[in-house]
Parts: sequence; structure tokens; C-alpha cells
Amino acid sequence: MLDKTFDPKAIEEKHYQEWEKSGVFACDPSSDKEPYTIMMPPPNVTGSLHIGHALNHTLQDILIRYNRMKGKDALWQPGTDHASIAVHMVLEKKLHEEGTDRFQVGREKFLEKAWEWKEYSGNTITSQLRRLGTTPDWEREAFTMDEGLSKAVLAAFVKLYNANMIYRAERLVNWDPERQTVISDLEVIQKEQKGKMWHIKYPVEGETEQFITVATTRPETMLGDTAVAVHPDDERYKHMIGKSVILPITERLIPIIADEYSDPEKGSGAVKITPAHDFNDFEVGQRHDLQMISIMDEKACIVSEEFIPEQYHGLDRNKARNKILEELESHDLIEDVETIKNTIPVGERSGVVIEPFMTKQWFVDTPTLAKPAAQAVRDGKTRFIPQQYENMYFAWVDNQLPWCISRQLWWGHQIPAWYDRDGKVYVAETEEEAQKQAGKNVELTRDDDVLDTWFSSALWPFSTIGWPEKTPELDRYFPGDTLVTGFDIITFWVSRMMMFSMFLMDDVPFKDVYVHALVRDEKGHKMSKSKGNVMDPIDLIEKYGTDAVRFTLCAMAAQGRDIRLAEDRLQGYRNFATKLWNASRYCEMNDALSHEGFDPTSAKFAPNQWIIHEVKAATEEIDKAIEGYRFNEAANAVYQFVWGTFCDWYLEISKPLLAQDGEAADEVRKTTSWALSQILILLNPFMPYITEELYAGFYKDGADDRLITGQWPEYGAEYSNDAAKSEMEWVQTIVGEIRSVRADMNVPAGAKIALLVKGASDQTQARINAHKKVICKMARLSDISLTDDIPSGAVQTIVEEATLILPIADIIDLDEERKRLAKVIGKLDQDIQKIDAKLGNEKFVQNAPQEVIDEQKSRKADALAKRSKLEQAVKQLQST
RNA sequence: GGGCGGUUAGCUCAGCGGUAGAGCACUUGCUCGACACGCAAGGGGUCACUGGUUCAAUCCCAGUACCGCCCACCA
Repeated sequence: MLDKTFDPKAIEEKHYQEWEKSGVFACDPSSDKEPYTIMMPPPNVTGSLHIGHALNHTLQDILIRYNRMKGKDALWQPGTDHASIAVHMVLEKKLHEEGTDRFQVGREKFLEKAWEWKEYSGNTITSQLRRLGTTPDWEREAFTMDEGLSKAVLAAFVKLYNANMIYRAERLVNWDPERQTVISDLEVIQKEQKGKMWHIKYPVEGETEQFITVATTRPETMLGDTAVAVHPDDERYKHMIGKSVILPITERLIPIIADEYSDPEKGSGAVKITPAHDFNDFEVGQRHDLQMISIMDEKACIVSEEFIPEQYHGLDRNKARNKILEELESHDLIEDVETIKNTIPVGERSGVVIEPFMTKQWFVDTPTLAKPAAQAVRDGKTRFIPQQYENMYFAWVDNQLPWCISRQLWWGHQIPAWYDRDGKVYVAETEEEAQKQAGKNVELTRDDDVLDTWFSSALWPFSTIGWPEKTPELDRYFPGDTLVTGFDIITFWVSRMMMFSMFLMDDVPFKDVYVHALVRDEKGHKMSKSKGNVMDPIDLIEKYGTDAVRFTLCAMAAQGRDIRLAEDRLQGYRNFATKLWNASRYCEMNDALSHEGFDPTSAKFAPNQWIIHEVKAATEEIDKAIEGYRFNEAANAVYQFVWGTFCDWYLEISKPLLAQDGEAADEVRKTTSWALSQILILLNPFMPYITEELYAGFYKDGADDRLITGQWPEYGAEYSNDAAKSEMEWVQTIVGEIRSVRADMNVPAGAKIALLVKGASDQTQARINAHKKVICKMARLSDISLTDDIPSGAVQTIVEEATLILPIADIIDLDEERKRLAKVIGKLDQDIQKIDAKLGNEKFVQNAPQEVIDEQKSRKADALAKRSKLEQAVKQLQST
């Protein structure tokens, strides 16, 4: 006998271990089943499961379990990402605490520590994923720095390089002076802050007391100014174009040039140009062939070069700024200081202010690679669900700038490029190969840099299944079916997988990209540690059980809208699990757990035919919802069916039927058992633990018989029964009507009263006979009989053609009954009026489809009939 | 500045051309032998605003307001 409440903790671990041990998560490359593939977005090794992961993986697991049960050979490829810069952050912080840094420790030692850290923290997230009940093919778990995946990175790099899709160039890049590495455009976020704008006077050469004023938020960069630009049409400055100014402090002469970049509306209309320290200025510099002067080193300190006054040498950028301002002030060269709101570029992870910096770096020619990637989506080879996210994708891929992929870090894939003494570069997968290219006696040194983490992630859909080797897995599981991801990495990851896949595989990496919502807190705020509003999925699992957490996330995953997660939803779905548990308990107590040899399509009794029909209908609804990635609809459909249909009606109907013996009761037992078993199957992808536990307890037939390897049902037309459906819906209406009247009239809940029915059709009479027991039990009636007379002081209500009469004048307040009837009639009148307004409208009658008109007419007729009966009831009440 | 979403019951959210839905919360009544994490019956909404299209608009179109996000720019 089951306990009264369901205790998730008691069963979760047991089932998970059993599943995993038995190997049911594994794909089978040799099978002849249709493959179904999902590539898991690899979480960072340093990460721990947050609520967004929980959502992401729950949805993937539902898809995988569903398709596995549908008989497909499911591959859910798991793994983790080495998260180059994130790991650096962790380790560097540690080293800092130990009073050292990575440069003192050295590359080799640092990497040792990185691997240690990876071993230590790497399986935190995968063990947390196990708690979520996810079923990826753990045997195939990959890591982006595995041998195989590293090979793929080398192969991809060389292929791209040989096709000129990777090149090395000196460019202005985003530099993180604390991490001392370049980062990509995407890793830079713009942070708004209060800042100052200084208006600085630059003396014009050859003129006394003539100045041109430039406005800047970064005065320290003036050490590297190589021009002042004004707009060619700006009357204020036209006469100065071609002249020079004497750059204060360094005393260099720099030209005043005309360039449309200069906006007369902004600042003073004249802008200082520092090509080596500003992206826009860089462009201007290119146009005018200006000199580029780097004034900072990799730590963002002023370089010790001759052209810079000695007192600035080695100063960090902030100190340099202050000193420069002081010096300008002392020469009375600051015209004005404004307080403004501006944005500064900050490293996404490090939080450090990013410095535009001239260095030689490796780039991927993403503007070229993006074209086929964009086209593939335009051609519908890959579709985004919901479709609106294609806009975000296009906005990104259609406006690509070259992707800087080299990082001055150590943890990651070292770039497979070697240099000889003259700096000539040799790119190859191995040092031997590079040496071969260079010639025997040439001394080579390898590029120190590693690749951006996203480079290896971009290969994930094929590197994890063997590429560049031609493996059976690659052949079978590529391209994948569905990618499930959050919109925040469409740019970082999805677009890059598309680009690399189109180039290296000549095909899209997946057919569907399902983009799920962001999980926010109750108030709609993004969850973050600093706000302290994070909900830890593991805590929630502890509190409500995995099944409830999964079901909640699924039920709230409506397309295109953020999820605001409120805890009472979790409670509600925890209750749902308990409900299922107790329904099973009821089946157990009533010996309704076996349906061997039972053929649902040959059920004879209407309640059974009806619930069988409903099982089919619910299954189809769930199918349709999952296939369309409408997870919330799937969850609601199964919830509504289990609670609202099976528990609230079918099981209640079964009670009086099971109280008797014989053929009917026997069929009810078998149908109940069958329906419960189907429910467990339908619910399994959503709530794997409780369903597996119940199934194992009730239906298990041999060691291999589990839901996880069970068959998703498909029911033929013979499972449908519209006649039984309308018959049972009539029963529900009758019961509902009587219950409602009883409650309205304050009939004591325990009182059993008689029901008289007047004007019943043959069909109604037959239905009453067939379901008398059920109706009596559920509506708490002592008996139902037919009548032609209405006793005085009776309560009346109308169901279809029949009048239901409750002769209870002695226990109710007749005034109340009059009020009740008046209210019902009033509502009917309103309806009739509305319908009349429509039918009286000539245009409506002319233009509306006939079926709509007929519907209105029949509704009016029904309402009129009902009203006349109720008016009689009122009359009768008045005569008493 | 460009773009994309959202605005529906007290709360969290579905729905989407033909009489407004769910869960939670609320009210009332129930220990009806599965379940009080429950059962039953209720109350509660000019579907943000303004126009337009239509016989008919919560739903389609245009605009307004507020909220959120993405991208770009900021001397």
C-alpha cells in the first residue's frame, strides 16, 4: 500500500541510478531506428546549475524522452565547455590571494592548476543535471579540451586558414588590461555612468592666442593624438583646415583635417583624433593616412617613449589622466568641464574598463562566413522557434565584423601557428607538419595565444560526434534535430555554429532552434547573485521534488515570453504529483491495477468508453503541443486531463460502480487500470520519477520493463466514441447543475434529497436509467424518478429539454429560490437581447456565414425555451 | 538612434475574429473511506489607451502611453 503522501526524496536517486546503470540513455549508432539528436549546450566547467539551466535541460529532456518513447534512436550529446576566460578569472583570483600571479607561476604550472580545478569543479554541474532527471548519453560526455575535440579545433583552424578565412592582422581590438588579453566585441558590454567631458584648447600653430577647442571624455589619450578633425562644411573652422595645432604637453605638431566624421552638433565641433586608441578615430586615421601612436602598454600604463614627457612614463591610465588635467589646468588650457552621462566599455566577465589597443591578432573572416549561414535560415533549412528570433539572428549575421579569436590566455586551445625568426608564419595541425613547411633547419616557435572559448563551442555539433574523422556517429546524427537554447547566446554561439557548420560541413548543424525564455524572479527582475534574488534549482528540488520543478518550468515555458517564477506555482505542481500519487493509491485500494488481456476498444459501458476516448484526445493534444514546442500547452493538457477529467470525474464515477459486483465493475477495474497506466506513460517525460516509481510498483513486467524505454501510445479511430462522450458530458451537466442549485440554496451537504424529472425525452430517460447510481452518488440524491406534476415549493432547474425538480420546500427559503430564479432569468434575458440585436442587424444576416447565424438562432431558441420553463416555476412559487 | 517583445481576474500567466480561460489567492459549504498538498459551489475582467478594417475586434491594421530586451552610437 502506498503512503498517503508522495516523498520525492525517497525515490529519485534510486531510479536515476538504475536508469543510468542500465544504459538506456545511450544512443545506438547501429540501430535501424530513426535518429533524433539534440546537442546539449555545454555548460561551463566552473558553473553550477542555475534556474536557466534547469529550464533549458528540462525542455531538452522532455523532447529526448518523448522521442525515445516514440521509438526513435535518441542521442542527447552532453558535455562541458572549458570556459577559458572564466577559469582564468577563478584561478587568477586564487593566485592573487596567495600573493602571486599567473606570470610568476608560469604557463605550465598554471595549466596544471587549471586541470586540477576542472577535475574538482567539472562534475558539479553534471551531477546537478542528474538530479534534474536528465537523460543524456553520459557515456559520450565530451569536454571542449578533450583530445578528440582539440583535434577538431586544430583541423578547423587549419582548414579555415588555408581558405583565407582565418588571418592575422594588426588591428585595434578590445583589450582587457587586467586580464591582459584581447576580448571579442560581444564580450564587451556598455555600461552607463556619470562622466565628465573636458573641453581642451589646442593652440593653433603660427597664430598667437588662437585656439581650437576639442571636447573629450578621455583626455589622457591626447598623448597619442595625430590630428584634429572638423567637418568640411563647418563655417567656424573652414579657415583652419590644413593648418596645424601644437598638441599641448607633447608639443607635437598635428594637422587640422576635414572629415565628415566630425559632427558640428557635438561637443565643440572639433574632435581630437587618436587612431590607436579609439575605434572611430582609427577609421578616420585610415582615411587620412594618419600616424598611429600607441601610448599605452598591455597594462594600460603610459609607455616610456621619447615622444612622451618623462613624468608620464609608466603611469596608469587614471593617474595619467589626472596629471594631464593638472598640467592643462596650469596652462589654462581647459575651457570647460561638463558633467555628462556616458557609456564606457567594460569586460563582460572581468568588469574592467576595456581599452582599444593596437595589436596583432588572429581573426576569422566572419563577414564572409556569415553569408551562407544567413542564407540557410532564409531558405528555411534551419528555423527558429519562435520565429521572431530570426530577426535577432539576421541582425547579427548580416552585420558581421571580423571575429578576433586569439586570446592572450593560457587555458584553452593553443593556436596552431609557428613563427620562424623572421616572423613568417606556418599554420599546421602539428609541429612536425609546420616544421616540414618551414624546412628542416628553421627554428620555430609556437604562437603563445589560445583561441576564444567560442571557437571550440562553434564546432560542437560535429566535433562531439567524431569530426574531422568520418565516424558512423557523424554520418548518422548530423545534422541534429533540435537545439534548445536561450536567446542570449544566439549571437555568441548559435550564429557561429551556423557559420562553421556551413563552411566545414556544408550543411546546417540543426533543423530547429527552439529559443526559450529567460527565467526571472516574481517581480520580473533578472536573477543575479548581486541582487540576491536567485532561485537555486537544487534548493527547489529539495523542497518540492524534481518532478514538480520540471513540471513547473515546462508549464511556464510559453513561447516568446519571459518566465516569472513564483513559488506558489511550484507548490501547485507539487500538489499535482501528490494528486497523481493518491489517484494511484485509490486504484490500488480498489484492486484496479491490472488490465491484462483487456482491449479498450471493446469496452461496453459508457463511462469506460468515455474515459478511453478522453485518453486518446489528451494524448493527441499533448503530441501536437510537443511537436510544436508548445511546452506549456503540453503540460496544461496533461494536467487538466489527469486532475480535471480522470480524478474529478472518472474516478468519482467509478466509486458507485465498483461498489457492486459483476461485469460492469470488472470492466471499470480494467479500464481504470488501463487509463492509469496510460497516464503514467503520458506524464513520464514531464515527471519521470513519480511515474517510474508508480509504474514499477504496479505494472512492471520484468527487469527491463520501464517507462523510460516504454512506448508512447498511438490510438486508432476505434478508441474514439462520440456517443459515450456526449452521454457522459450530460451526466456531468446534470450532476453539476444539481450541485450548483444545492449550494445556492444552502441545502445541507449531507442531506440526501429526491430528484424528479419532468419532460424527459426517451434518450434522457435511458440515460437516467443507465447512470442513476452514479448521478445519485455524485449529486447526493436519494432517488430519481419521472413525473408529470411539479409539487409546490420545489426548486427547479433546466437541463436541455428536461426540467429537474428538487422537492425541498421544507428545507429551503422560498424567497431565496425566487431570487435565484430571477437572476437566472435575468441572465437569459440579456443573452436573448444580445442575440436579437445581432439577428436584427440586416448586415449581419446578409454577411455572416450561415452556420454562425444558425448558431445564434438555436441559442436563442434554447434560451427562450428555458426562460419559459423558469417563468412557470416562478409562477408556481408565487401561488404557494 | 534602429529593431523586437509585452500590457487580459488581486498575483503568475494562457488564449486569439463569432457569448473571456487556468493555477494560486479570495468567499461559502464539506473529515462524501485516494488525496485538506483534498472535495464541492461561488465572487472577481469596458482583455492599457485612441482611431481604422469588418456584419462582428480582446484577437487584424495604424498610432499613443508605460514596461522589458537586442543592436548601434555617444567629442
